[in-house]
Amino acid sequence: MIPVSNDVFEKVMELAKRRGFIWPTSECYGSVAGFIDYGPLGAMMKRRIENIWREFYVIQEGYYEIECPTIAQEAVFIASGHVSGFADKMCQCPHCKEYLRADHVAEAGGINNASILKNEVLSSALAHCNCLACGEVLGNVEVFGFNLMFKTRIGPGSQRIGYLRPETAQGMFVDFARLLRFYRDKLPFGAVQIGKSFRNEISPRQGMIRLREFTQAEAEIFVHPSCKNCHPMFSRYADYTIPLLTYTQQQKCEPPVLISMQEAVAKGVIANEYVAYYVALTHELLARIGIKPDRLRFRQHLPDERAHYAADCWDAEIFSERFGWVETVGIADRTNYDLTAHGDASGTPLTVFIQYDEPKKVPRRRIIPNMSVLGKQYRTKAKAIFGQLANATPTPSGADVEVDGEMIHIPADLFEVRDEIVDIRGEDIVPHVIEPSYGIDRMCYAVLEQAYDEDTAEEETRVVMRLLPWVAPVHVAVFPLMARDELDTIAAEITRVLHKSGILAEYDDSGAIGRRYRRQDEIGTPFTITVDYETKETHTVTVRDRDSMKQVRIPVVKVPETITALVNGSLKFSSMT
RNA sequence: GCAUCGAUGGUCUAGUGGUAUGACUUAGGCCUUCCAAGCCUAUAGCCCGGGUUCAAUUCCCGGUCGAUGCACCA
Repeated sequence: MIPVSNDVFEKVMELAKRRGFIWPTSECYGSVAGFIDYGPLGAMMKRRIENIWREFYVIQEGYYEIECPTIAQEAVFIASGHVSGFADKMCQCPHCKEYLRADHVAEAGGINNASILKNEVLSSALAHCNCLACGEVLGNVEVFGFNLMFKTRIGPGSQRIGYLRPETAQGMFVDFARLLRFYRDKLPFGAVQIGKSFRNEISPRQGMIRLREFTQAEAEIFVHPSCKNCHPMFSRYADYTIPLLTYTQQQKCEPPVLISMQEAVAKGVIANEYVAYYVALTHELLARIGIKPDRLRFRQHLPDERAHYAADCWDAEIFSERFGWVETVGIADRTNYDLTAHGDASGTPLTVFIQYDEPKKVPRRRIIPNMSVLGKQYRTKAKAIFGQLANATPTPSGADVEVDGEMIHIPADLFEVRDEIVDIRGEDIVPHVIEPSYGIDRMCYAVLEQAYDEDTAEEETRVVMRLLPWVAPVHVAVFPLMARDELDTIAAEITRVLHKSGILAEYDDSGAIGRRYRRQDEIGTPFTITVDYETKETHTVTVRDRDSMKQVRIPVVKVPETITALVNGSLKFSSMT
């Protein structure tokens, strides 16, 4: 197998396809751009990466995972702004047939705020603008919205509109009231979700980097607006130092600077402790799945790049040989935008009642009407008067209230004014949301690309996927040196014992031993156990390390615990020799 | 979506208006006491649809997928 191309992307995707990591979807019908299948090894590796993500967010952070439908009713996305905002206004140049962003053309033609104009208005405004591609005057063009959400109908014959979610986040926002109860009405708390999201990309390319259906792992952390600088576990990452590319540095074309999270928050480089905490956590997580630190950077969104409601946003970018810096994780402070929007639209206040340490003593004037007189005198209007009176400003002669547009004077003897001191025990606040959002597919690609390696062994090119042991789909392979003389039955028995320990072990006795090692190297299996003739004498086997190709001999009875320790990282192969 | 180029076993490829070459891989067998050795055998392919033609993998048109450029990219 001599790879012809020097492009790592092509090499790694060819390997991924051939070995069963990633396949084009529904290939027998010709595939569809923007959709991929994860094959047996890819699905396993993806699941391992997702589980590492869970170790961080669910186990370490204590944010439970929920699972919402991938389809939601239209109201959800109207409130979130996706129905109106997740669409591009486009037009087609009648001369060169180029598709253009209509608002961009208009802005270039001197029309301000083009993106908020109605399609028809924008269309006529464009008539005198020049095509950005061919320069011709556009003339009569139609402006149409291209919404990136997949639209569908819910139920037979129903007019009820649904959309495939473009992000998992909305599910966690609309479940806020339930989540708040689950976490016993206290901030901060978080909910996470790993699942599919859908965007009908105009032109998906670049293999698995831009997909129309992709897996997101998102956390929504709900915090008190005035407690964004008091993350309870901030000390964990306070001294964690990573290279940050702030927006001012980007504007000056300066390189990233190494800075600790504590310092970054203190200097205002990162907006608050929460964002800084998850920037650092993300760095640790990505390193854990095998991203090399020198190919990882954190870039702050430029002020005009981030969503209008976001207070701060940082992208974790991974360097790809093929695609350059690829945004893989976004960590945003979404403020109270989402909860306010859904609270307003749904009529369910998405707020938390925060109790004060001490009830506040607040003077209050209550107006208590004498209803028995009021009722007799004003009859059907009495109830409305009662309501209005509570907000009225009484004078010694009485109070004026407005009912159905009519001013009514209520004499002072029909109500009692009582000034009292009341206890205000707390207030309703809308929490702010800190959102780390991970593109799992991009992480998978980056892991594959960075793991791909070729070295020379026995004057042959050896293709090795240097996947970390806890990410590799197959943990260990078990080989009998020869498929005879009981070596095969011993090896099969060892495989069985490993399976009982929850280890994914693959037995293989076909062909020459060297070929079997190469096969496992190519799919990234970190360790190999070989049963040889000495096994029958001494009850020991060799453990071979994929990266060094070195072997050490251990007792058969120690195989499960040794492999378990090697795979979870608590034992290093280099320390066994 | 537009433009240009491309698509032959699992992979890499040769080639052709009369259904196809070689290598590697895979499977079975022989051999083999630790890194893709050797021998025998087998499996497996012209992206899809339409047109021209007696005959299309080959020529033409359309589509799909991929690469590149444009455009797009919460």
